[in-house]
Amino acid sequence: MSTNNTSLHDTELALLVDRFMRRIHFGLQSRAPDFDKKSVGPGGGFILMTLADMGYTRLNELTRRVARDKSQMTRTMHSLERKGLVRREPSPTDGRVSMVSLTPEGDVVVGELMAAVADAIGEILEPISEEEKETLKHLLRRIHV
Amino acid sequence: MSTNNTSLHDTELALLVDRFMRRIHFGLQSRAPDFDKKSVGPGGGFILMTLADMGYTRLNELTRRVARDKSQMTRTMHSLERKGLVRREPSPTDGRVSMVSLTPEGDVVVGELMAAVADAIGEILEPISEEEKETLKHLLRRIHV
DNA sequence: CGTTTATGTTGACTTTATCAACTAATTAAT
DNA sequence: ATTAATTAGTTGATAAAGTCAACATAAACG
Repeated sequence: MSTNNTSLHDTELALLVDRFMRRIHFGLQSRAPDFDKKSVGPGGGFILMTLADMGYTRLNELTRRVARDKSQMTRTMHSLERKGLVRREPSPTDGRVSMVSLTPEGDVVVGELMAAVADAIGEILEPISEEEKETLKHLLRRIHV
Repeated sequence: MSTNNTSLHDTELALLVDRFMRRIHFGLQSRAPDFDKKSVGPGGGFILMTLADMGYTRLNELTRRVARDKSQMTRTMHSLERKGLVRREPSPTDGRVSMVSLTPEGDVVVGELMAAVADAIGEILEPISEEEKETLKHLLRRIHV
């Protein structure tokens, strides 16, 4: 019911992306025993890496970025905090928000995570060239505003 | 530990894809009450659409394509079969495999699903042009062998 | 043959997701 | 200023997905 006149066949994109994502998960999972010593799981892992990218942020912004439900987010962050990977503190300027960031230990974990992800995704992306990877990344970045 | 010398920063791709996927799910979900009358959910929905694309196939091929666990697949397909959306029959040539296909009713559902997905994804892809959508699709297709 | 591999099913279990209700802090409105 | 409406975050209950090992059966392979 929205305004655009999108052609039906863009549906394929959703399928392709879904497939891509699932392949990444599979790849990560088979490697998990090697790197996921803190057992943050794929859920926690992606959040950690995104947080690494964002630095010191408000929790709600992180939540929006990773596109998860707030309640999920609360729980995951608590779990990560208990594991000492994430620090959270109340915002001084806004009493509602909590500011979140990685601990040094979290930084280490992110390093391991990234290595594993890069390895897994490298395998998947093998059929395309470096330039193509770049354009792919470029396009996806542009999608997310 | 695999052979490629992938640069770490390809990790970003995983994050971007994950984010993309989650946005699609959100978009679909808000629309779900309108179109998911059979309540196949996002899980069942993607499988149905993939099956529509493949036509008459072996279950294990469908399983590989949608990149899900076999056990998951068994259950989802049973559920879809109970709803009359999918037909399955033993392969005449190989006693182990079951051949699966959409029922006419499943076809109708897929139509509705695709409309909803196209609508949702259209909204998300708004920031990029038609040509860019094409290259995106092209690249993703190439990734999956 | 016997052994191995592939397909599919089941069971038990963990992880994620969903959704509504609720507190507290902030902003907007009159 | 005081009330009303938003926004951030938490909690609880429940449902949906994913994971993993064990199993039955049917091919394939030596």
